Amino acid sequence: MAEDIKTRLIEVAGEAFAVKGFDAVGIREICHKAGANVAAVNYHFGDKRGLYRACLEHAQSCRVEGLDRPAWPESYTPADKLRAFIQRMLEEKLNTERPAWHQELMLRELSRPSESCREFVESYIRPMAHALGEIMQEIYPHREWTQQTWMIGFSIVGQVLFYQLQQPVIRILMGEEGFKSLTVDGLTDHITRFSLAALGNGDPISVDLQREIETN
Amino acid sequence: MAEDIKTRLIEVAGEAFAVKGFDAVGIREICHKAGANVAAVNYHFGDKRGLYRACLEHAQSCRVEGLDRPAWPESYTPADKLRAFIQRMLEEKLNTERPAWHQELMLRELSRPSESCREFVESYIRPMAHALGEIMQEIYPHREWTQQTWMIGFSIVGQVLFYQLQQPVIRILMGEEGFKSLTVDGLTDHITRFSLAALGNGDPISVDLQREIETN
DNA sequence: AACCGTTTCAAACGAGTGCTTAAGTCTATC
DNA sequence: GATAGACTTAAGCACTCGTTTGAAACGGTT
Repeated sequence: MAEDIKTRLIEVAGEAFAVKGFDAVGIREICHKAGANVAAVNYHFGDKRGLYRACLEHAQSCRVEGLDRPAWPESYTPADKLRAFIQRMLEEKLNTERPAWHQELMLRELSRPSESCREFVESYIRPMAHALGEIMQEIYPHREWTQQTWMIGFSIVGQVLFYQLQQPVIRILMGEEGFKSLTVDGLTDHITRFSLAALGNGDPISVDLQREIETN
Repeated sequence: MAEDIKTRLIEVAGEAFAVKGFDAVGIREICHKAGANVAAVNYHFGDKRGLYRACLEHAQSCRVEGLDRPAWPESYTPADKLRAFIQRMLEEKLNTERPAWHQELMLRELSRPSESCREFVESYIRPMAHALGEIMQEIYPHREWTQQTWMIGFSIVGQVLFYQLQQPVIRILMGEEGFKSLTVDGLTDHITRFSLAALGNGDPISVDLQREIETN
């Protein structure tokens, strides 16, 4: 555990907020776990909401770099770029090394729009959307950014986010061992192939490809 | 408003729970809006959790029929069935006639697994998955239900759910008027085409198809 | 009318909430 | 060693929480 109380509070509170929600957690519970006094929250963060904001900022500052301004090797084809984009996104969403509450907390904030939601979308989501748009432009040249451009992007991102948002459901549907057999590489492979085929770039999903996925 | 207090409480509480979450709503606030006494909750539902459970059951009982055991016209091709499946799902998720809190409440329950989550998945989600699996079997015959079967299904459902789960984000990204230009028919068209193309059934998404979507 | 179970009511209970306060401890500077 | 500022502490503030209580009101049956 960190040495200074301030970061310890953020770590403990962040996880609690992510799991139980803002209102379901008391500062006494947080401070007890963090080994701090109840007044520490108000001293360091002003009030409970201030602590919550600090947790959110901390979670955002720890996100994976380079999703918005990716630096591709020159040898990459458009398809390679799309694969890399999907892989990075999956890694960010499903990465088990980083504390899970980072993603969960940001998720809560995005699903329940608040004052900081718009700012977060503009600084974090839109650059990603722009990067994906440029990849799509290469795969599938078109003059202007239309409604269809959005929908294609949403179709790709929606596939990725499903595995983050619906994890509990997947776990129950597939069973625990079935869920564990899903790897980032396997999912990247599937989603990339599925999307490229939909865009007419690459072969459609077929039974013949099944071997490669199952060997993961 | 309904005449008897019990249903009035469910309606008021259900909306409040969906918007603000279980812990953020007080029974005094609920009862005031419902024109009931604070003791009514404990009398009719035992305790606050009992009221929450009643809201959830009510929301589930009002869901769209036939998503699990669809009755298709005999003339339907497999592609038609897939389109109908996607359309029904989009309608259920984005239907603005039915109170919005029904979907929102079920969503909260699924993203934050509790004791009733498993039961809900088995009775509600798995039949849907089975129905989709049978459609996929027709489009794309394969011997057994494999990991790939799941992933293809998730790719389709993930596209649909995106528009429910990420509505606030979409609204900000596309702007208000851009968001309003998304119709159930347009989305159905896009997702069906995208998915069929990915499965090698139907033409890939192309610029030429753009006209049809924009005219919605 | 008397009695019944059912339902509604105002009032209050104890526990817990976020937050403040004033006194205390520590560390570094002069 | 005194002083100042940063930080921690225990106690307590006013308040809201979910829940309980006992009485009153209701509608139907005997």
